[in-house]
Amino acid sequence: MDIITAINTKHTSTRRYLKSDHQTNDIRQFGVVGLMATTHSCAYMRDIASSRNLAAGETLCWEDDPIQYTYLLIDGTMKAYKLLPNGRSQITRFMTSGEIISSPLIDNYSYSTEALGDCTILQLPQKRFDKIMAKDPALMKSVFEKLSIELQQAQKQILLLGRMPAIERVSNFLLDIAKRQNPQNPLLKADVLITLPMARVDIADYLGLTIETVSRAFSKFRRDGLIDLPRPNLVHLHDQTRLREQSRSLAD
Amino acid sequence: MDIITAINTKHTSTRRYLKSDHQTNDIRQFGVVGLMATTHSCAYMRDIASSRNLAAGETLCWEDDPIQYTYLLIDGTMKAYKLLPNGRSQITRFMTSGEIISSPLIDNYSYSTEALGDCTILQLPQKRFDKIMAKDPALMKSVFEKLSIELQQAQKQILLLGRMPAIERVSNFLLDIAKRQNPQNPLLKADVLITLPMARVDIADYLGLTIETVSRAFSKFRRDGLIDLPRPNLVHLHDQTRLREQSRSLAD
DNA sequence: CGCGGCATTGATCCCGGTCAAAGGTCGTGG
DNA sequence: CCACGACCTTTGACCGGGATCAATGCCGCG
Repeated sequence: MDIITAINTKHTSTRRYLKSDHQTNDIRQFGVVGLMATTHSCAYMRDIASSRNLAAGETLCWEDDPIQYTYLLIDGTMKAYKLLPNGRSQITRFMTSGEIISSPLIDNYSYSTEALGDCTILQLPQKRFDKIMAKDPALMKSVFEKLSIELQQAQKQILLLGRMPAIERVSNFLLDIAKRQNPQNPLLKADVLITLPMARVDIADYLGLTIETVSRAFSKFRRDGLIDLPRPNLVHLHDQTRLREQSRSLAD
Repeated sequence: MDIITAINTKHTSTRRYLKSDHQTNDIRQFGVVGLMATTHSCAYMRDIASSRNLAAGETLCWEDDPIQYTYLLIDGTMKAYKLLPNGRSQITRFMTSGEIISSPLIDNYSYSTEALGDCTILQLPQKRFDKIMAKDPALMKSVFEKLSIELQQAQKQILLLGRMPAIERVSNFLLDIAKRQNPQNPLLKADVLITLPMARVDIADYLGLTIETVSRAFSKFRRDGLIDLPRPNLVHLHDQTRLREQSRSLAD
């Protein structure tokens, strides 16, 4: 995606936001990220933002390092993960374009982030961004909303990791990806083709499994006629309904 | 705890918060919950808040139900959990006094909440609370901060559930509880006595294990001289350092 | 005293991890 | 364009941690 387009603010609404009691200000959308902010904030953010390209495999930030920037993912897919001292890793979240990498009001990154393919990001100095938010309730609300959704997804992941067997985890994962890549699709249509931007090891680290178990689950779905695997990272979903049944806990 | 004391706002700071550019307003702490808000917001929240007592085992809200209230837990311990259609449950979080049960800007509860012992809560109509937040950046920031911490803890839980064996999960859990119940304790002091407000089944549902596995882990710690169990819900930690070593992944 | 609910302990089983090998895929360079 | 090699994925054989099933113990309460 063109970075100019990405940074360019887009006027999305003629609705006006009543600032406490002294002034009105247009609310605009900042970039492709879907953050809403006053025209003034948008302009200021454009000023302090710088763009950056990441090669596949490049690390953007490390867990526990002091937070310097808030990042907006403009293009590409990234993973956020935590490491255990013995080298095991757990991916907490995959991020696609439009998502924000931010832990406002916190001092250190709570996870490392790495580009899965080539990525483009915008970076905003964290402290300045915090100050803008403190003065722009609409922006804070917007970030708040994203954080809220992230929390909900984390809770779903907790349920998945704590109480679902391997097969269900994998089918859930496939259906999630399908929904992400076809947001308009009312999840009924059969024959959806999805592209996995991550390797098996990342899927395993996300689902709390091993690559072998993930691979076996894929093979089982293929044997059962639920999916095709023209290539390792290309999945053809034939029967989302039956796949979904796999993911609902077996004997209910 | 006396509900009057709980609701009563406490003037905690003479610091003044510069509202955009027209007016200064004291920032006070609302109740025991640690939310910061303007004097005006505090007064309004006191007006719309109502208190409620919950008996042990009583459910406060159900997953997927439309959100009516934001709750502030004044006293007692509660659990937040999700259910699978086959009846398995996963506790995402235990809440103790001072915590907020809120998913601002979201329409439905993402989990059910139940009192573990007798509890006292404050409830504020969600929509009104949202409106107050929209006009009070300090309050929004305060809630934001709590959500941010909740998210961090969720991420830790994801790591625990995805990548830690049973023994580590349980030792982590005990150390967490110890830290919560002795916030001042610099986690070095040996011989800490903790009270478990929840039954084995809740610990199991929180750690993604079965009650038997939790019980076996407790017994192992007892055999190894790391803890005492004068009663099932009373744990005497003898050697937090060795317990912590158990929780760091085995071969690092 | 006896009952009901919770916790502990033991015996067994099975899902998913580990170890090992073979098969695919893709990039690189001849 | 093909051949090589590195890496990723798949498949198989085996093992072990934790679940399941079952019995016993513990404690509070009627």
